[in-house]
Amino acid sequence: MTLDEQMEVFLRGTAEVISPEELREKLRRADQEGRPLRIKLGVDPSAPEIHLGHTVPLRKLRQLQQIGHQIIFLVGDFTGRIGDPSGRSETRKQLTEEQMAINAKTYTDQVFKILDREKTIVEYNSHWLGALTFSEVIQLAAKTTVARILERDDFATRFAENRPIGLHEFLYPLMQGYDSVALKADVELGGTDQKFNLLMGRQLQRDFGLEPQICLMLPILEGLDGNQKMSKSLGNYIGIDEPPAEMYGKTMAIPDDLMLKYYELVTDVPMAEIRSIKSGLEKGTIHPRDAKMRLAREIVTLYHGQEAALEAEEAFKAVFQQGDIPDDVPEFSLAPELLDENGHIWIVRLLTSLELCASSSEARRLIRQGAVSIDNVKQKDPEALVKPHAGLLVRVGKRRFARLI
RNA sequence: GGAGAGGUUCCCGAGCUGGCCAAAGGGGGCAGACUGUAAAUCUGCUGGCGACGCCUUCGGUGGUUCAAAUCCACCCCUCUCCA
Repeated sequence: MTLDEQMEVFLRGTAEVISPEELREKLRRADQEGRPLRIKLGVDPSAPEIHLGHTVPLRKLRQLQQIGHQIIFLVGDFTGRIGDPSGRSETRKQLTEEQMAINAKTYTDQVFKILDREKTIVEYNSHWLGALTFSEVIQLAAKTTVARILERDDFATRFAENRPIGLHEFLYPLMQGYDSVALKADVELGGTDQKFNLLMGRQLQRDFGLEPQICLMLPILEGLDGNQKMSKSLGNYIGIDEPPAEMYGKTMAIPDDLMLKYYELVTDVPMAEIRSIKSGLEKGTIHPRDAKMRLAREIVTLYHGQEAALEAEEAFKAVFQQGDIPDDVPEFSLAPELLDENGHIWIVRLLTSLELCASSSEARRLIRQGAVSIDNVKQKDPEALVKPHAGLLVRVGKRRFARLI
């Protein structure tokens, strides 16, 4: 593979690279020396479920792995306990060691759905960060200044607004930077929100007499709401372990504006094709709905295979375009003690016991709003009694279903 | 250590001359209409309870009072200024 071809793989889809010239130079020398570049991605397994947002850098890693570079997947089991303040407007709660260990395990299991396990080095930063003595920490802290750290956007904002900043949060960039020192990383990947941390890695590497790493920044993927970064805590995510139908449906729910970005960042659709979809959408020759269905299909295919994707699509069409009931309606049985002497159940009780509503107040509310139907008959009376039978279908809103067995 | 400002329901943020406060307004969320389960828009709901009543909630603990988010005491936490 030529240098130019390699550069193309590295740069495609990136938001910013510091610096492309240095990267080229590194690649040239690595090639000469016949060694791969060491490419680091650090993750905070603060939530154990990987979603499409996480896959953006992971997919990049896989591409780099395929062209022969050494991927180092760093589990921030130590830093994660602090919580990266990047992009946050408030202090994150710290996780316990146990939580972190559990998260880390489920996390790596999922990562290898994308990366090649055989070719990936997995590291845990507690190995070196946990071993630092307090005086070493002090020395590390001495390598930067408060003013420098305060330059960081999220800190600057919080500082300006007189909101609290934990001292431990100040240390976060240093820790992440030190990871790069410990791993002798040639390249570090991260979202654009990681810029400060990535640059800190460069600085520390220099301070420790190492060659500074290249910072490869990828765009941030917005979640279902179309606004905020996809994240578990915001609930606007598509998890890669989710069932096909769920994945498909969630993809269809993203705003149209986001489609092309999704195509580019989380599918394998070639750029040329994405461009033609784009122009089709602009000219009106492609219906946005169809473009989005294709996107949903592509995404489901990646994680569940083509067959599952087509099934999900059929199910989606049936349910939402024709108003049918999904095939996989969760089934429940009613405890006999919920029934009265006539064998009836109070509708509110029915909804809560089927877990379609969180509380009876919510159940009453939804009934009043006309969101509830039983056997396709809209229910308007919160006091109604229902005579249950096998196969009884309860529906709340557009997507919540349950069936009695 | 001293002086001052704050801590309110999922979030932000009113209320704080005591009752009319489950607590304004906005955001978010949910639901309905319209659609392409999108966006935009309009409307409604948004602590719990077999409910026109009752229970728990306004940093924590006690107290005053017929009655406290609102007053008092102590404590915890955040911010600002001074040292």
